[in-house]
Amino acid sequence: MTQDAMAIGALSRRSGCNIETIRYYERIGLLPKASRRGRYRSYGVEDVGRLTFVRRARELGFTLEDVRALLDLAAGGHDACSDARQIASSHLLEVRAKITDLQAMERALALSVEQCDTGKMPGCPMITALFSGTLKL
Amino acid sequence: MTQDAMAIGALSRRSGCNIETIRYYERIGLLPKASRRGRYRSYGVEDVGRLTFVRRARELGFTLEDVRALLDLAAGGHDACSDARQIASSHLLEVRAKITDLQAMERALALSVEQCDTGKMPGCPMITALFSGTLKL
DNA sequence: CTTACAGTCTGTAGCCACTACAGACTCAAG
DNA sequence: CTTGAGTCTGTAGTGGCTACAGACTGTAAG
Repeated sequence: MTQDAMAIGALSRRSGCNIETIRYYERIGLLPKASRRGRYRSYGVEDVGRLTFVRRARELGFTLEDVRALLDLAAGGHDACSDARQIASSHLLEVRAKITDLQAMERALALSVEQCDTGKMPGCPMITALFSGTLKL
Repeated sequence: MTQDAMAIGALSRRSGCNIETIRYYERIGLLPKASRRGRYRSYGVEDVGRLTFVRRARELGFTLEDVRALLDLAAGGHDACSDARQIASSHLLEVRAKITDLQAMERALALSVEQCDTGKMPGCPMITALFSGTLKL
């Protein structure tokens, strides 16, 4: 049963989280304190699952607070879905807002660079635009 | 000539940067040390220009290091354009990469939320997906 | 003149989510 | 016996601010 015990390096490889990050998660209480084999942390398969969950959630841009809540929901089980949906959809709104912001930046930057490329303006269009405020977002 | 002297609060209002941020910029050497009227910092119109430049560049997502370089270029004048273009276009690439990342997140999240909405799956699709890795970016 | 209040000062600590050490230890193979 | 890889704790740094605390200054009203 406890044949699957592994050290932190193995957990790191299997979960795709780096070692320092795993210890960090433990320190802030996102992960439970690992049991020890002597001085060394010892993990089982369930830890790979949990940590992989965390990594995927982080890749989707959830904050650690969100991840904490999602982990609780995943553990609790009952009625978790509507709460999880709530967390995800409010995060989705933020992601969409961020995309919109970045697209505005992208347009402004692309225009500016293009102006520089034509080389038809006196002075640098980029710098002039930043000074004069022609680069509207 | 020095009739336009203003305190930090006025500079803050005119430039759209908040006071703490202005002092922070001075501390890290992004802005030159302000001259003093007694104990109080004193600014002129050229400071409004410079700080507004910084704010706009930040709104376009440039790092403070980039802003520092752009300020130098703006001050130096000679041959500034190709260097400025270089900074801007490499930043543009990063912005585009970030947009692509966020769009992948957006798709994955939207799909997941949609699954939750149908309510046809046993367990929570969101949580299940994070565990099983079906939420590919 | 006094008092109230808005503005400013310095210095420090906190935020997020890690990352990067230093310096000590444990353990197994050659 | 030595060497090397792995692990340990603890601390400090990153970027770009933001948020205080506690002291001081300047001005307008009473």
